[in-house]
Amino acid sequence: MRLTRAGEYAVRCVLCLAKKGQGELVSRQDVAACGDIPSHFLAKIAQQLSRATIIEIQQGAKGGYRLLVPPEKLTLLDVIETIIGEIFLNDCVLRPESCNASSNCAVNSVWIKARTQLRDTLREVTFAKLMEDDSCCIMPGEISSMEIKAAS
Amino acid sequence: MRLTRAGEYAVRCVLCLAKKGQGELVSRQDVAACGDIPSHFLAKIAQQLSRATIIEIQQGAKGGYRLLVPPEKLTLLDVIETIIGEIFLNDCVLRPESCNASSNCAVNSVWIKARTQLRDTLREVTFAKLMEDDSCCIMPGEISSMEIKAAS
DNA sequence: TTATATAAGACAAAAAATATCCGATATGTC
DNA sequence: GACATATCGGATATTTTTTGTCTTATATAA
Repeated sequence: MRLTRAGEYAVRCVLCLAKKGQGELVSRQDVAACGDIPSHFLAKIAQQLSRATIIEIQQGAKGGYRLLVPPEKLTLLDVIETIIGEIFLNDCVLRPESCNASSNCAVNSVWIKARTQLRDTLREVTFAKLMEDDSCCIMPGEISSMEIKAAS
Repeated sequence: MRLTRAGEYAVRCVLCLAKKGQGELVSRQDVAACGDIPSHFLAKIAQQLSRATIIEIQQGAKGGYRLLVPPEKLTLLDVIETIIGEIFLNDCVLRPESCNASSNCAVNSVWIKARTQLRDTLREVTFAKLMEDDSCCIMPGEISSMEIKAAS
């Protein structure tokens, strides 16, 4: 009962893009380095985020990703459910036919409550809010400045 | 992000035992039938519940399981975490070293909040409360009456 | 045209979940 | 005590999910 790594990677990816600035193009390599994400795996995740029109992918030389949605309108829930699908917590809620108990069974109603709470909590948090805290990943800006420092 | 089947089975198992009555012996076959649980898989789960002293296993002919803990003192959280381990939701909370961001990162604190909520919700629900609703599994009592009916 | 970077799907490896099997052990019954 | 029954506890097998990589194709900048 935990978030998959793909879900965590997606959050980090979007956070990196958001920190760079909405609409700004960031190369996959930079995002991968910033979020400590295996580069090829990131490609997979980015495709999903792109299909959900959360990010835009620019192909070709000097390609990369850019955030389409304003960070204040994008929630943790949006990003996570894009990757792992709608959160259900227990099987009965998703597929009532998998359980031969009644659909309004007492256990089930606990899970529905827990699920609603969890989704609400994740929906409350926007990426704008997350960005207020610098501690979540190495910022693209920091990488650039490090590179500049190294180059000079 | 969902409960494992083993976790669901454990809940059903305990619920069946609780409905039969605390301290009452119920054969594995009966519990398996009552909760629609693969019998051999149930054996595994029962061993874990037994190690946690939630149930007691009686070996030998006419053996079976009995509930040790009063249903009003046993929560969903107890049973579920016995089987799937402590709930963490995301990896960072369990293993901070797996993430090179700071431990009080904003994303992390959301997960901690969500985790606490979820665990609290599951801790609020006792099996005594769950038993008030008949709809959760075929009751052992029903099976017995069916068997009696079939035998007569 | 060439070099670079991503697309998209196939493929591989690893991990976790689910399920089953078997020799050992315990218990009730004859 | 011998035997039948039922669980133990570990080993093993199967399936599914997750994670990661590779390859060919395509798009873009210079």
